[in-house]
Amino acid sequence: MENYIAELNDAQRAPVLHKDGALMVIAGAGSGKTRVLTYRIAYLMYQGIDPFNILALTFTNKAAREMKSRIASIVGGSEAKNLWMGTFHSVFAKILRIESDKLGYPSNFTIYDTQDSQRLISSIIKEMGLDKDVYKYKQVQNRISSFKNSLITVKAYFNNPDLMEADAMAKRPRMGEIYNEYCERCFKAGAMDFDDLLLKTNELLTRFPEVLAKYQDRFRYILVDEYQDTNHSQYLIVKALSDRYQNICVVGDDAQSIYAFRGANINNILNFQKDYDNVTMYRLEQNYRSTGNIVKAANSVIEKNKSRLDKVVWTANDDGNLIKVHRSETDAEEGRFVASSIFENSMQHQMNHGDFAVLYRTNSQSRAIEDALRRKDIPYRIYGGLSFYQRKEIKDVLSYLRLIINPKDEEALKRVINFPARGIGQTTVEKLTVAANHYRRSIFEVMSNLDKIDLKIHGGTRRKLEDFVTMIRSFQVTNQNADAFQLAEQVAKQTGILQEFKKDGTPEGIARMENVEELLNGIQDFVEGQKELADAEGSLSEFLEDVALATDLDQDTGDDDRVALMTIHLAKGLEFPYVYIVGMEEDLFPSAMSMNTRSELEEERRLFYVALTRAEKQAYLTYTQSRYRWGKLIDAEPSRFIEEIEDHFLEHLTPPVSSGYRYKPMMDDDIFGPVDKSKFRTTKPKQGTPPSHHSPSPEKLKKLRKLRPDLGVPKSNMTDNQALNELEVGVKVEHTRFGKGEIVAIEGFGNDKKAEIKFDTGGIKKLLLRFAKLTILE
DNA sequence: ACACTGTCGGTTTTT
DNA sequence: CCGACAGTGT
Repeated sequence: MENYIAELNDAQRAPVLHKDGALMVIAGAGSGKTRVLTYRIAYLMYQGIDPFNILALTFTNKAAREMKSRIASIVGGSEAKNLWMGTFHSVFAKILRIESDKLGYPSNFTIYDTQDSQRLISSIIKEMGLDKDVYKYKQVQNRISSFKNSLITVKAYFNNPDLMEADAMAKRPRMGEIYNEYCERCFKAGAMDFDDLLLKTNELLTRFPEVLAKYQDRFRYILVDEYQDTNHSQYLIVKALSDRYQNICVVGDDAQSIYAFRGANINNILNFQKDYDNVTMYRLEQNYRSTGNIVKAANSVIEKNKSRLDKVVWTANDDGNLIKVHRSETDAEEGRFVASSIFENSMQHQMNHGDFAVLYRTNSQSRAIEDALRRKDIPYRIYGGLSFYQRKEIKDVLSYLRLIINPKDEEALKRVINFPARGIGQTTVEKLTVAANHYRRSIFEVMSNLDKIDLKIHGGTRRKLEDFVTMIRSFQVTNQNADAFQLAEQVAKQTGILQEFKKDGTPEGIARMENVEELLNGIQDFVEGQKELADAEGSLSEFLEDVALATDLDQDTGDDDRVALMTIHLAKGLEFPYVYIVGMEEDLFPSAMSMNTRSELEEERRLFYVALTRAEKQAYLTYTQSRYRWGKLIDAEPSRFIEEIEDHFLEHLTPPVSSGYRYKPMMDDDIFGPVDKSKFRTTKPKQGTPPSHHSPSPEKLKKLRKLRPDLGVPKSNMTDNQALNELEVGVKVEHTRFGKGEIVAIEGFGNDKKAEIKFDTGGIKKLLLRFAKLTILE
């Protein structure tokens, strides 16, 4: 342990050695924050603190996993196993399952994702007979979510005239009723949405002092990463749990607070010193990640923000290259520039593809970059966007599984009741819903008791409903005796989902079928992993929970060598030698939606700061003069953020165009409540982009595009079969969970290739190589 | 009940 | 350009 401590600099060492009491670590970008957190936990354990008594909350599951394995390598795996470490959502979902009965929820409650919430809200709006153009389901969902994040319950809402007035002003006087109905329906369905996981935890801890005491006593040391991104709900949980021992350590950087839009409250970090007695504050200001130019340029940007904690990030690293700025005509050209630049840099500097990242403000920008990379045969991976688990066909299968576990799950039921088509239509579902609401029962219960209730449903339809119930029941029986994989396979086959996709025969349908098969493989891999663990029961529920809370980033094994494409939000906490920040244009970055208030604009600026500080060696900023948006070519002007960097940190690869933006009217601060943004939007100034003679008109460009149905077809996909091929009988490998072993048999090909591995621990496992996390030991 | 067609509106960012 | 939804025809 002493050796590890010796690796740290003085500023890092102090918070690691600090034992009891409240401490706050303000950590500049790239200053070794994760290291401090890891070593601190390891050191606590080294001093004899039981890992059972330590709770560490991280921002992503991936961060938790990595930190845990790092700690395991310091203090030993068996010790580290008892640590509670994970995201707020996953940790408290687990606790809620244990304590669910106190709140009247089943322990196998479903977790509704955003789409489920939106669908439910959508149908509530419809049932209430409201105008869907006034009550837009996305906006309503957003608003309800922000209530929950601020711990405004339905009751609190109706006790708060300001909120009600704000909604009345926005022509949505019945918001409260929708909110109420939504909560009741979720409860009735045995479902919690993402925000409930935090809200209900708060309810649990306030309403049941003995439960609070239990967890206070259990979590004697609490550590919170990325504290600047906690919302009010999370803040209160941490406050309550740490109240007894006050051994709380928060780590964060106010300059990297980028989640205000989902309720993160920067005041949590700014006011930390007032919230606890005797707070010790530490600052990490030395950046080890980036070149001097990058650090200084980033500083020159963030200085423009008014509200910040005082901190100066510096580096001892060389100045390195200037930040390169590139202008192009269109988004397609921007993509081509990025692709060739990556190609050149990888050749010239012997870099791997994994050393590059392309960062953008919105997911939709990935398309153009993707096209260009594919044409140059540069392997890449897109993070975020719609993840695998959000695809229609996958959600359909998952919905069956959800329904089997929790038949009250209304959204799952509505999804699958007529998929594949079995003659149960809209009208029937509506009748069932009405009856269910009337008898305060779930739809599934109503369906199970058709003989007792007189619904005007045709005999034929009635038979179909009964068949459906029987089928789900039979799956439930299977679930008693079979593992999750066997059940899922049966579901996919017996419901006719696989058949459905197979028979349509289009490339689309085949892709979908393959996706379902991939899901099955994934479940099998999960089951394999679960069998190793002691508490293997309920593995299907656990799989569903994992899926509900998994993010794209979490899937990343990090072992394949590809260019990373992601939003800046997703890139937080990551670092890459080469970083391309694309779409540096007004209205895109900063986003047109975020220029109405000073605090919104400052958040955009922090976002830019985050983007820049991801780069270790070289940062590129690119912008275009016109870009396709909603299928139309629109003019663009360079982002103000480029101008905000002091010019001597920049190298213009193309003659710069003055940004020429005009400051738009801006409100002084946010008001909690809906804002009619249209009032503040002004027409975009045209100056700054003089009509150029040689650039073709938008129409002409569109034609040009059509005339070249794209230089060749997309090349073969780049799964690295090479590594797969190296796996044969006799090869020694290491598995992330099972440890070292030797391959004793191989079967199958390609995606289905499986290996039987005899592990040193004595067990023999059959693993799907496509999913198994193996490294080859020579 | 369901397939097909046209219209409308929308994008920040995510657990 | 995409997806959601309403309207129409079978």
